[in-house]
Amino acid sequence: MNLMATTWKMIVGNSPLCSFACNKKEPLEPQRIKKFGIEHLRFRNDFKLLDKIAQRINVSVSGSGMTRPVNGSEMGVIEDTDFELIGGIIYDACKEQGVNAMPGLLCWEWNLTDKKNIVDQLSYCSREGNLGVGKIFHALVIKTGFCGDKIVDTALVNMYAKCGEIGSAVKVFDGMLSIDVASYNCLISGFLSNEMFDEALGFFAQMGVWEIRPNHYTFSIMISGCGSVFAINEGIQLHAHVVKLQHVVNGVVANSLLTMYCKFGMMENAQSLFQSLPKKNVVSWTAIISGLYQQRALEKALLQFYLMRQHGFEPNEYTLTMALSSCGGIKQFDNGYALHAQLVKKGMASGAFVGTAIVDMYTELGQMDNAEKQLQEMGTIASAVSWNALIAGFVHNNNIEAALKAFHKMVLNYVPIDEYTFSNALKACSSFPSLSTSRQIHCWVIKASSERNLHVASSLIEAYGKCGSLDDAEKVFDQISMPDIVSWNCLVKAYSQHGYFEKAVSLFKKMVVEGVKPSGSTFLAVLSACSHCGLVQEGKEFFKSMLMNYSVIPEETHYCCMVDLFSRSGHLEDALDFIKRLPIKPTASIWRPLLAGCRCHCDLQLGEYVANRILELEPDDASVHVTLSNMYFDVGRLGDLVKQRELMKLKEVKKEPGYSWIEVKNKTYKFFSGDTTHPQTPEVYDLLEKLINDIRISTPHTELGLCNEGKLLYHSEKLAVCFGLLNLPAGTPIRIFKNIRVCSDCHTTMKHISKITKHEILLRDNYRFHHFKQGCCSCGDFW
DNA sequence: CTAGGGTTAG
Repeated sequence: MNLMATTWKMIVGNSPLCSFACNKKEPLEPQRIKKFGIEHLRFRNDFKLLDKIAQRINVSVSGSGMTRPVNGSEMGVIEDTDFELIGGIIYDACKEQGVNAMPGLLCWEWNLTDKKNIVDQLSYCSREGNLGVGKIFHALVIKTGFCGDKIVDTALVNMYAKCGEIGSAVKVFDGMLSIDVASYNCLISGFLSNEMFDEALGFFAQMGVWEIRPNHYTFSIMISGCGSVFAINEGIQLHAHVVKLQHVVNGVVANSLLTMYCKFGMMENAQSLFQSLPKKNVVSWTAIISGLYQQRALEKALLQFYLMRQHGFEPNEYTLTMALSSCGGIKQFDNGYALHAQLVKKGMASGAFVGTAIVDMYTELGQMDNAEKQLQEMGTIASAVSWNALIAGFVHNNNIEAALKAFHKMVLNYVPIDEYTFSNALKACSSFPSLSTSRQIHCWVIKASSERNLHVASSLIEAYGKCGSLDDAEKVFDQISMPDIVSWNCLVKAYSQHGYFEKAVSLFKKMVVEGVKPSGSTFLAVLSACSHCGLVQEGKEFFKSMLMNYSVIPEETHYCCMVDLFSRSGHLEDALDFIKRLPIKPTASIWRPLLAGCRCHCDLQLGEYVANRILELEPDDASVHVTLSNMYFDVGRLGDLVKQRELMKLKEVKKEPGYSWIEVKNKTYKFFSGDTTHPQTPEVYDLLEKLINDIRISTPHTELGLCNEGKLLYHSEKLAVCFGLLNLPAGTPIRIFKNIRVCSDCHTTMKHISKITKHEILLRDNYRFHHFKQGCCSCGDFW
């Protein structure tokens, strides 16, 4: 309450809403109402309907005005009317509207002249959003002459407002003879639920003109509206009023304030308000939990959830779902299981929302078996969202094959495919990467007219990029009407990954011209292009301009990229200097490219130094020993080599999710994949050594790259073993070349592979070979 | 006539 207690006086003083009797805002003119895009002609249909009813019961409809007092002659009509017959006709009309099940709504015993009944029916329509039936009842209201009655008219306003026909609501409201706070509330609430905050505020301010005082209903409505549209100033002002008028004691008003602050992300205000509530209920607790959850303060959300239970409040489906998701997000396995168990016990686990949340939790915990099992148990309840969650889970957990299988199964089960599905499936294609599958999905996307979705389009660009089909990627990009930063980044990245430095830069310039501000990812792509093309000077300039010209703060990944840029090009001292000047403490990831550079440029002394820095930070990194042992081999220090090999074998290879499999001579080997810095098991290294004699792999970068750690494996459509792929992003397309000569020293594939036409050739005319020349010239084996 | 609210994608 601190905020309120101290500030409301100040706020109230100059609030435009401060006095309800003072009218600073002009009341809404008809012109203004028209400006909202409101149609006033909707009632025509009702007359038609009314005429239809009238014809059938053979009475004339005398009234033409909608909202005027009932006159004597109309009363006469009512007296003559066979209301049972009208009831029957309404029943038929409802059926014609396709309304079958309206339990308790229409029955013969009703007295249709009973005002309360009609109001009940109208509020039923409001709740259900049933405009068609609502209009029929409006017709009945006119027929029976109830229009003009304040309560009936208010019910009509409410009905139209809730059913989304706000123009008709305004029309009825305007025609009302006397207006009270309830009619205003209905209309304001209608504006807010139709996302017309300004109009709601206008009418709220207008109440004062008629000397109608807003009540606690009004404040609840308005406060909730402020929360939805992020109207912070108005919200705080309303809070001040509420304090002044002592409405806070009302639980509903307090809860709406609480929710509003949660939506604003002002959790401190929300918490203090929450603490001050004398009577908390489930809504109050849910608001706080949901607020924390939305702020991604998952631990706090979970804590709040436990507190809620401690205070004896029974969690419902919603609170349980948020608790579940929180467990997934912060990897709380045990609590996750416990919550799942509770949901099963309560019989909620197979509901669509909760069930999906369970699937999602297990994918976040990396337990894909459980996720799949949960989906199976949901059976036909499983929605597209549930399937999407599963597929996304497989993609995140690097099981691409399973992701595509799940996608296939989803199709077989006639689950409707949506944009999320496309995006996920395409992501799987790019990790594979499989051009043919990407194309198939693209066809599907076109058939479903989903190309306009930015997520889908970006995924397509990425997939084509990863599959090496840059023309397709560009075509997809060109078809986007308003590309956003992500779509731009996808295209820049695609060109960058394939070594098209100039193209990446020209795209970068183009996006700036078109008013899209480059992001961290954009710079990462451009810097990476510089690094792979050996363009040290250009890279340095881009790095400088990041912060200076585009105010993008460099992150660890950018630093890695810069170290890589220096190291690849042999500027090892510059790399070291760069690391030492960093504003952050250098991480292992920042040191690693320098170690690779030392290996490639044969600087053993610096290599040892860097290796020690990495091992200080990540003592279990076996790959450091691999590199060192190779460097000792190069200089003939076999004793040191053996030592490193021993150390390497001693160190446990981390057991992380994300493997690839490779089949060689009917035996399956398991590899870590997806992370180029992951060390493989010693068994894998042995295998790779054997394979090196049979298969040569090339990527767009191997020709340029640092070479021959032989530790990287990518899962392509066929087997792929990569050499020299340090710092290559996961999923970079690779092709397999058989019997290609490589540089005997650094295993760099040689330029003349482009002559081997029967295999797919990745080398392009404008491809740069800076590194290749340096590396292989220095080893003297330049053919 | 009023307050709360969960799951998926670039």
